[in-house]
Amino acid sequence: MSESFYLTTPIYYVNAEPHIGHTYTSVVVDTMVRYHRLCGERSFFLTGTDEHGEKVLEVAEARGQSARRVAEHYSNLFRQTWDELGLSYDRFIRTTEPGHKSVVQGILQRVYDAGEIEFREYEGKYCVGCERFLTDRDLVDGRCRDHERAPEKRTEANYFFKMGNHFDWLTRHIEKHPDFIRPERYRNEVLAMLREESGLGGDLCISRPKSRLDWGIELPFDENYVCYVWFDALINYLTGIGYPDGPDFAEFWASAEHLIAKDILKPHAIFWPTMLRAIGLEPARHLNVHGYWNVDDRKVSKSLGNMISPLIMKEKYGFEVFRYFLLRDMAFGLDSNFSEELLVGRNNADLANNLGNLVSRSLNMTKRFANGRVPEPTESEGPESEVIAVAERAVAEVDVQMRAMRPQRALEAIFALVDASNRYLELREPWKAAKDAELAGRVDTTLYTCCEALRIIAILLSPFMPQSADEILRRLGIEGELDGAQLPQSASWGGIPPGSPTTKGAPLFPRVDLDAESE
RNA sequence: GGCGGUGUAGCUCAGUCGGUUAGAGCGGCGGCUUCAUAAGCCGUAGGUCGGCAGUUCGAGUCUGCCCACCGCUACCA
Repeated sequence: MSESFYLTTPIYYVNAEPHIGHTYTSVVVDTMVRYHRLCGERSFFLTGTDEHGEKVLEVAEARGQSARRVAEHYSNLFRQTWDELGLSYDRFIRTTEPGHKSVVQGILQRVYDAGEIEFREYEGKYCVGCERFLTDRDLVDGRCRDHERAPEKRTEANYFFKMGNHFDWLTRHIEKHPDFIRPERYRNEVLAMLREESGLGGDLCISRPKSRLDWGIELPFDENYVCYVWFDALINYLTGIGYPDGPDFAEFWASAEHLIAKDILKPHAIFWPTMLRAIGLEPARHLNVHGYWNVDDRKVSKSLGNMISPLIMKEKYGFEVFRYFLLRDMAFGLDSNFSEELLVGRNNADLANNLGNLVSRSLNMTKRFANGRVPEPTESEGPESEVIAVAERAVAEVDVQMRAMRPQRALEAIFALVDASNRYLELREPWKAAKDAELAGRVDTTLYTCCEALRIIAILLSPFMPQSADEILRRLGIEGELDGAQLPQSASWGGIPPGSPTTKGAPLFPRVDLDAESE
């Protein structure tokens, strides 16, 4: 296994507030990075905001503010939200940072010098109302759908990146590395896109004349133009780790992974690898693509007002419950549905009844039958071996699933240990055995086994629900357990010290009654 | 239109290279239990694996056609 791990979120566009989709992306990255840190890998979590382009200008004009101010406002909103949710990013990058500007200009110059950027005129249908060229999709009966007027023919000169030069290489790369784009469904889609793009010539327009748009990074070889969109935005992944000659750049880039939602597949799967190729860098190790969240079975949209603010979810249910739901209910890559009913169902079934209650019953009996201290195990028989086997399987399975970018499967593996522990208690019935003095040793073993299972559960769960994991460990009397912990060794059986003072505490995850709540 | 995807128990989904009685979780139902957050455990659910045809000794699992839904077709996670 590699000793470092670099994972990025997309940089979020600064024309809207963070919603469930942004939150999911960021939470998956946070969880993955926490896991890799727990494995002792040197890890880097990059996120940030994409602040240039037309749409920011539109918002700015509508508000009578400067583009810079609008960008600043939303950028702060994203950063403050992630801070309040406790996401452990290492760097929050903004495309308006001077450092990013010089990296982008350096790369543009290099690609230009290499002859991969071409200047030429093209003719298109320009809508004066929109102040931009229209695509066929924008037209209804030959008229602009927004302004209901026929576009005029206009020519404009722009710079084009000849990414088509690298399509053959990219196709081979994708074929040679079957998991470069994962899950597989998106790989197929990209291969199809490549065939289609090839037919179109494979040029990417990367400039806008300042006369039309001046909110962007100036082209180093032509002061009349700014760099347009993706060329500016994608490069953040390099700037973020110190390209070109920062001390950590080479190490982290060699282990780079991107995580995106499916809507920006094309820029990441086609534009970005070809851009990297043009400057002599390898593509990222993996491009991980997830699906969309629907809310109450409908698409998320501003007009429906169903954006789902993570801060409101935090206030209502606690962020870790929301986070658990997101990670547990979406099969990575597929679309999924969110509703408060589903969230509450997960909370009650998995968190309250299974995990929370296991903590309660285990620690309550440790208090009653073992004076509130983790007892010394005396014997180990079949039932204990079974729990140990499930624990060992969980550690191994979590690793496999996390490295395959399947957080929901990893959680299933952890909860298999929760279930096994609950079953184990039924089998051993310590509440009965405690009444028989001859079975005292067995009660000790039973409670030890439960406490140790909980320790392992908490360690494995810590990337997913860091605060809840800390709380379980605190109640087990081993508060600093995660300091310096490293998987898989730290989760091997037998790590909890007998004699550790336990605390029962209030229900870790209270059940939620939706009916009662709405009254 | 083109390209891609999806359609398996009430719900959400697993089903590896085609092979014995098609699986899991949730919900529902029945029972056991009382340490615990009225939690837990055990047992159940008889689903034409979207439809039709084909390949095969044998198909949810491969091929063709059809139906339904969804996504992409240059800038919303």
